[in-house]
Amino acid sequence: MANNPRKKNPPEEDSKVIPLIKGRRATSYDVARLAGVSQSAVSRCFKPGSSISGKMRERVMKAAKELEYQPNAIARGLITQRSNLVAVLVSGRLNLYYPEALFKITEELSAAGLRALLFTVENEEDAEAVIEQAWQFQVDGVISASHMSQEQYQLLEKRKIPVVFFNRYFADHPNTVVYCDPTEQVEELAEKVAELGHERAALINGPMDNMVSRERMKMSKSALAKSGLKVVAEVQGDFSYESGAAGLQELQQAAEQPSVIICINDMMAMGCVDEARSVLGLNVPEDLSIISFDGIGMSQFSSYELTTIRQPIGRMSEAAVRMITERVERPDQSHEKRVFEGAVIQGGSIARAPS
Amino acid sequence: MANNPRKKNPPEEDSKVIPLIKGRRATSYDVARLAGVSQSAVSRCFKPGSSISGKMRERVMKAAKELEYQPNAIARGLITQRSNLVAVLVSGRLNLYYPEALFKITEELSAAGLRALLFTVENEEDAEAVIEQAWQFQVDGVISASHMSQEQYQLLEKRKIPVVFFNRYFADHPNTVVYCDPTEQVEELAEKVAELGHERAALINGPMDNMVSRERMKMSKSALAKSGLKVVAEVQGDFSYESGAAGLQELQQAAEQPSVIICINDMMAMGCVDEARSVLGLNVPEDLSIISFDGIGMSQFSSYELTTIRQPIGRMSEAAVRMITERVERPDQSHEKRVFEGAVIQGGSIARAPS
DNA sequence: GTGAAAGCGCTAACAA
DNA sequence: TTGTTAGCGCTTTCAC
Repeated sequence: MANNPRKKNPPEEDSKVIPLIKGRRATSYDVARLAGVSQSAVSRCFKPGSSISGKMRERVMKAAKELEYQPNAIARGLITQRSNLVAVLVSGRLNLYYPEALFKITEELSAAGLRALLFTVENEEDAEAVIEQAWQFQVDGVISASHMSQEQYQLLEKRKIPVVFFNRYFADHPNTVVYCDPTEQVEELAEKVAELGHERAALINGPMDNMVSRERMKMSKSALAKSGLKVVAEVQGDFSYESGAAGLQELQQAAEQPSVIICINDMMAMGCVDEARSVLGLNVPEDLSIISFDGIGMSQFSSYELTTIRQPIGRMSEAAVRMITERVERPDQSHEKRVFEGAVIQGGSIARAPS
Repeated sequence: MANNPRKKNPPEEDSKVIPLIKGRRATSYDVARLAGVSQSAVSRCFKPGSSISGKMRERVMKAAKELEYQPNAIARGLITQRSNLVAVLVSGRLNLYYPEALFKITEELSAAGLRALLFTVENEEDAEAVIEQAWQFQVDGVISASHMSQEQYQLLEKRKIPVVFFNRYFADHPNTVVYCDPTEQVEELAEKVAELGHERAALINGPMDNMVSRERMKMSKSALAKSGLKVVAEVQGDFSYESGAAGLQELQQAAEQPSVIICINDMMAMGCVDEARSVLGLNVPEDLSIISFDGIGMSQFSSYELTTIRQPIGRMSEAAVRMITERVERPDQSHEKRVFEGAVIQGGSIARAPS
């Protein structure tokens, strides 16, 4: 490299000292040379909390501005062993219905001086590859809102990469989690529909390999039982609008017909409502009551106004980012699980049971 | 650093050669030492297309596997001047209604060996900060689906960072763009509503600082004029459901009432439909026809079934990624603009004009 | 085909 | 407070 600006005092002197080679971006050496100080002085100017005189700072900053110098985060990461990168794992399929969390997380990370390296993972092989990628890029941490097997998690743990799970966790393994527990709210709603005279309920479940889905199903069943409702049928969907509609159709086959349906997420509930109204000719909620989970924005559009249980996505995202930064600072800190309550949205999708 | 594994043949010999220091991640030196080869041999094994013997590769790979070695992408980026990072700029506000593109882009980038560094930008200051961040992280390119001023773009250009604009561009400046042009489809629909006997139309516009919004507005007006429809009123929204509903309310004040409304995006159209039905007691499409743009998944839910113009988001995302990789390879290549046609979705939100 | 050595741009320990 | 120096982990000539 003939033009290496690094060599100190080359014999040929200035002839070689080109301030800024065509198109090359300025380095701290360029700034140091222009300001007539050492390179480390430049470095210190860009590190908050370094001891540096006002005069020096001024000189350096002037030169830096002139050369449009910005420290190279990649090089910094190499030496500090901190990339300031956090891998955010989302499932496209799921997050299509739930983008709020992703954007909130990205913003919060940004505010904490971290960048979001986005990965989509749809299945276990994806997760495998994504984890290797994240590892190669030396991410400081992982926020996982997608599928991840226990082996995969343990791999990350072994590699000392902090992981925060968003709305999922491993029950039999210590892990750091932010989670929404709508148990109380389901019970509240189950009691309410019981009071409204409902006796037979059905469930439209989500994918069984999804923890949120399984949990919601479980708590729904026990809440229904507690309030004396009978579960007359149960079908499975995949979180999508279409599968909600299909689920309702499938329920038509049941021996006993439910007067209230619990859908494991809003999107399926919307499919269910639409199918009931436009295909089966039923009125919701007069002929059929529907309850769901999530509280996404759309669920409150006038066409739906679902009675649903909202997750405090904003607070959860905030918590996830706070937890990841904490674990990055202190990796050996003990695990923590932050559980947020849900909140009932009193929509208009439940009513007195038809007689 | 006492345990630096790099020093060749230290006087004290093996005593110092710890295979893998507790918790330290393996480097190419560790692998080289274990395999009994040079460090550069290891490097070559992980660079496709390097000349290396099968025997060597095997030995190295065995050692690498044993140490769970994966090359450090940060260090590689430092030396190769290629971070393999692409900044993806989205507007949370907008993309909340349009997450498909983001996920598709991320996936495509991934397939091309690039990682998405996600940034949300809501306003011009955000853009400023985000561009500096992207620059610090040495991104190889930028895909911008959010606001960016011409000055900001020129800054990136000056810094030789390739930019691909997604659904926006600067008319008076060469730039690389993927874009959807629904002009023909608007004209087709305008003609259709004219045939259906409509004479008075209104517009619910998006934000005026948004190019897509302005373009759609312009082409809608000219299409309406071409088909002989009169624009009786025009109000402004912000792309949101609520603003669509509010827009319809505002239109009620107009001297002449429209029989057809063009909404600049689906989300506002949905707000409009709901407001018409549930507040004004109008039937859509019998009393009021509605046309919109985007063709998002939700627009086809049975409650809405909008007649809208779809953007081929999948193909556009693919194109954007292809274009950014090309520009990263050959930065001096001339600019290109890829324009995709829209496609009319024959929904159920237009009908014969009420008499 | 393989190894030695230089150096990407930065931080941090140390010396002055 | 400032400068000197030694690397972070990798790729890439350049000899052999």
